[in-house]
Amino acid sequence: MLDPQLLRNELEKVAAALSKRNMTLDTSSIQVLEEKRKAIQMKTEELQSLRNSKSKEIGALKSKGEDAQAVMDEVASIKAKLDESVSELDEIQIELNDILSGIPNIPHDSVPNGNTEDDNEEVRQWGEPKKFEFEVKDHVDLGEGLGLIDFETATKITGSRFVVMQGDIARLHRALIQFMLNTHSTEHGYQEINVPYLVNADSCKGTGQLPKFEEDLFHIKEHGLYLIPTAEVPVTNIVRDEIVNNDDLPKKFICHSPCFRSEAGSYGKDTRGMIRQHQFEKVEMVQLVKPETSYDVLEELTGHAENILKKLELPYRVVTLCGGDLGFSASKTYDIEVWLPGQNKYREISSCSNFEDFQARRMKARWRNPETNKPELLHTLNGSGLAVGRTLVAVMENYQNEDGSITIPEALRPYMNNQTTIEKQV
RNA sequence: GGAGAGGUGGCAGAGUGGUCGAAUGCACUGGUCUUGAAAACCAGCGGUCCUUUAUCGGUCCCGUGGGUUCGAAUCCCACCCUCUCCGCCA
Repeated sequence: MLDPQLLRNELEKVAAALSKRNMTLDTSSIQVLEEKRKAIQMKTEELQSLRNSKSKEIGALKSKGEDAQAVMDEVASIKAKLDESVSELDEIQIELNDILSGIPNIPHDSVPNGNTEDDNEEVRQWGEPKKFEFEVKDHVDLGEGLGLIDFETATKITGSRFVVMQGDIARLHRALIQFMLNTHSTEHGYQEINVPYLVNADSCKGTGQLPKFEEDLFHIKEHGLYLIPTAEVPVTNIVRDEIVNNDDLPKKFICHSPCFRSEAGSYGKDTRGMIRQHQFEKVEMVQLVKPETSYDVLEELTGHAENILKKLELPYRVVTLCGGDLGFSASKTYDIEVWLPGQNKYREISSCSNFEDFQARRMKARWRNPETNKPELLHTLNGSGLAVGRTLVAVMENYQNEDGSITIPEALRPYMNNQTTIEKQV
């Protein structure tokens, strides 16, 4: 949520900033509502104040044993006006709130203009895509060739966009999780955390998945709960409705979790393989920080994700998302794209974002600034470190051998009993 | 799933219809004292929104949402959560 003050005082500036996202803000209707709100709120509070003081008078009179009927009649007429005023105010506030909660975050100045992912700006590249001396396979052919990845059975058990992994591929998948968690917690200073995978609606509102993107979530209606689309939701909501102590900042969490996404609207997109699934696993970095540090932290956090790819020796590039491609809650996002030989292109494997105070305002997540001694909004950031399924795909495709076996990256061997290759079992 | 108890400020804990945003203690902040610290003493100390350049002022908040009343932390209803006991269970 944007700062309502900003919308009041600098509406035109906000509208201009949002045009970078390729959206137009209906400023005139906001202005009209806002003026109405102001007038009615002032009137309402005046009436409330009057009612309160008169009621106290009644109390004082009665305690002295005097007759209070005249004042009571007076309050009755105030009350009628007040009720009307309150319901009018409620209506306007709901309307304004709906508008406000539907407005995305303002892009940072450094965010490039543009509408689609083609307009994203490459920041850097790392590593060289390997030249293969043979015809490369994608992870589906590799996995099915090894007999260790099985989409058909997953479809039988559940449906499309699910997968069953077995044997050494399942172990490699698990090894990746351990490797990522260990690296972030021991080398990058994150605290490991384990959280619920079902969350309530308030948590989804806090991080911005609700109310606008309900169709992307799996909803357990009987219990009013949602399957998490990312650990960002439960982890960031740890500080919802909290005032964090200055000494406890920054908070840095690393969390492995499954992620569930309905992928509504992506029919026909990435239908082959493990790239886009309804369920996948991810190791997520979350940081809750003081506002003045958040852009430095974004660089740092992106570096932490890159470090995983460097250790796995997987070529990648980093892009800055353009305004049109930026997520709803983010001010600035770097995507990290890993090289996939099977597709002969770079594909997103991590998304690192600074939300500034956008999520914090929705969540009422604050810290006490020792300089002002007042509660102030935190800044929230998160990034994948990394998407495990896609990392598995990248390892398989980049480390494939001509015979269909897969060499295990050095960094993962300690997690695989020092095994060096994955081969077809005979 | 059954039975009972309970949800008040950072924590503990009082408050059962009026001057209660809320006693008291602890914690915290500032000051006095001290070479320094501790102790003692004095003072301050929730959040929200509106208005305002700012102050002043006002609204709302005692789990959440409704209701009763001139007036609700206090009474009524629903829901949520926590604890104890029983049952079931990884």
